[in-house]
Amino acid sequence: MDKQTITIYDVAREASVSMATVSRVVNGNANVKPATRKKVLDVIEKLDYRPNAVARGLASKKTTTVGVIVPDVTNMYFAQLARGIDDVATMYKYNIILTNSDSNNEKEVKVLNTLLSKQVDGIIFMGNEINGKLREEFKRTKTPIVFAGSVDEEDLYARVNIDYVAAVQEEVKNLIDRGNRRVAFVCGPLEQAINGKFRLKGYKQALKSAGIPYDEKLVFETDDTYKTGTLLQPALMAVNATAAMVTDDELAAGIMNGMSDADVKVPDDFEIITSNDTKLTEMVRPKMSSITQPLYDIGAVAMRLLTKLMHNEPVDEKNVLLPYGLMKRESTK
Amino acid sequence: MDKQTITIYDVAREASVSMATVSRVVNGNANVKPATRKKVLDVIEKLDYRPNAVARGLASKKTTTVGVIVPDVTNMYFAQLARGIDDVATMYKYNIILTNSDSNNEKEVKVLNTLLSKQVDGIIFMGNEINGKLREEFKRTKTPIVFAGSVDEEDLYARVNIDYVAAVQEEVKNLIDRGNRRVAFVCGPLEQAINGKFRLKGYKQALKSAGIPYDEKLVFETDDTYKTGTLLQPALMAVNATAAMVTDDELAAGIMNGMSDADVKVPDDFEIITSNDTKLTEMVRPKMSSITQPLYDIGAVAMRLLTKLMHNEPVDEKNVLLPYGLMKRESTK
DNA sequence: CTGTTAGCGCCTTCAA
DNA sequence: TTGAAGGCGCTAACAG
Repeated sequence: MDKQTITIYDVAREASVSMATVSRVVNGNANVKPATRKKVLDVIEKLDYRPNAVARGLASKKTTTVGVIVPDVTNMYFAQLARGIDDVATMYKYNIILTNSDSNNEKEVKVLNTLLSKQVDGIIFMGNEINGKLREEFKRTKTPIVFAGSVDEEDLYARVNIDYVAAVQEEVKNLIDRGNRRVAFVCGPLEQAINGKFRLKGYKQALKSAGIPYDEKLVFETDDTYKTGTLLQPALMAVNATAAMVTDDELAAGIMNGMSDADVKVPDDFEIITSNDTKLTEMVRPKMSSITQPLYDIGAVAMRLLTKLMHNEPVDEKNVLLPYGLMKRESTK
Repeated sequence: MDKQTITIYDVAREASVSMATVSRVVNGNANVKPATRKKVLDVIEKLDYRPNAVARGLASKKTTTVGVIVPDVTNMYFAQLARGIDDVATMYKYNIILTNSDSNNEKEVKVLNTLLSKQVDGIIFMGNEINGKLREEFKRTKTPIVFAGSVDEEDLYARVNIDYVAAVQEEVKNLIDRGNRRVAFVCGPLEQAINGKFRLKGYKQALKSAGIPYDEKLVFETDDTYKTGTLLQPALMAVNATAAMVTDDELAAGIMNGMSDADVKVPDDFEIITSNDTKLTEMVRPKMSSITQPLYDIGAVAMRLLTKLMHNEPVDEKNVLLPYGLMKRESTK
């Protein structure tokens, strides 16, 4: 069980200095004479001493690890965010404990608690339904939290996103301008504020500006999966939709393939716009037009923000909005 | 900085017992009178006490976290493995520290060391080039390691895979049987044993069985990315290949789309078989025929194996081979 | 510039 | 069944 028996005492003894001195050189403290620093460094090298981060964490109350709660890494959207997070974390000498929540509130609460018990220095949360219990837990902890690609209606937490309302509104407007009077809105759970409050709002605003009445039958609430998308074609046709604004790329790919399989031509007979601009948009045929968001950057900026919070540096704006774009590919006319 | 000030002492005092007793109930030790157990539990609840995992880790030399080294979570193949790992880890009350190595040896060594310094109880490694330095580090540590979806030529470490040689051989044989005399082998870095030693071997064996001479010009060593795939069409045509066995799904999708864009019909004019059976195979058009491997399970089984190693349970077979299959979809005739 | 001395919060014998 | 006491390996004052 002794994975690593050489402690700071061993190198102290071997170098004929006190452990405090060893600690100093290990931590890059300036107050060490170059000569003794070298001596210590040599012994460290010779003994292959590796500081025990756990002990260090207990003594310093800092673990240099942050918790990352994500619905599902298997979804490219989150995978790309996670990658941005990890890269910046590494840059700042942090590691991430990655946990999948399936957007399940119980799991989120549970996992949050185990992360806190592990004394993570900060948390990055992805998921958009901050219900009572979870919000309570968030409020109780003093550990810094930032949301990545996740909105916070209450405006309490630091977060980085794009302007979902504006982006959806623009895209839907374009769809309408191109002659589509019946544009479907296909989204993930409406309970999630990002869908129910933000994106839906953009959708409604676009309709309103165009003087088109809002028709609930054109709103399809789904579970954001590819499979579900493939099954949607009949329903979409049934309500005479000629285009769809979709909130997830895998879901959109499913819809598109479902259309193609039913011989509905995209984009000629049906236009599709998706929302996340993951690499998937380029891999399918036709390539999917999408709202573009800097996925990697959202993660990276979120992590950067978290480092500031953890180091008690001032942050000028809690609600970071990164620029979005509209990328026309082949699923729209 | 006092994220959480209630310690085991607080609940001990409040419950009028010793901290040792509190420790016992927290750890489910049987030697506690039911009455005092309840008393303690009540106080824990009341004070909202949460054991400090770091302190616990220092005292017990167990952190209940494992390190996971992966080339890139952004690649669906690894994302799906990672998901399997996390689910089983959670099941056994472990968390995972996820790190991206980009298959870069320096990063791998570095990250391995920080994981060890953080006293992870075990490590799951993905990546297929175990070079000198990395192998050395692996050998030095007593921390259990298992490879997931990664081969080990030296047969030293526990690992879970499929039989790459046989799978590739079968698929290439099918390709040949269907009349393809010039089958390209498009793979990731040949330095990686999984490509250079295993898959290539299967490819060669299939050729040999069919009495077709091995032609080096038909072997395309790439970086496993979609983009690279899209660029390969001219080169593939130049060597008169009529089919390709590809070792990565994103890469294969790129090749396929590159073909389509150049008006080469898949599968009529060019057949493609890929290797990982990620969800991507179903999302592209035509859907890609693939060797099927139980991705999630490879991760899950690897993690399960690791728990055994960590708990010093016996493992009957270090080299676990999960069953593979051949899924004919639309990219082959 | 360097050493001494307390802890950090918990687990784990050893006694009682 | 319970308590006392000694670490786990390191950081962080505080002296000197």
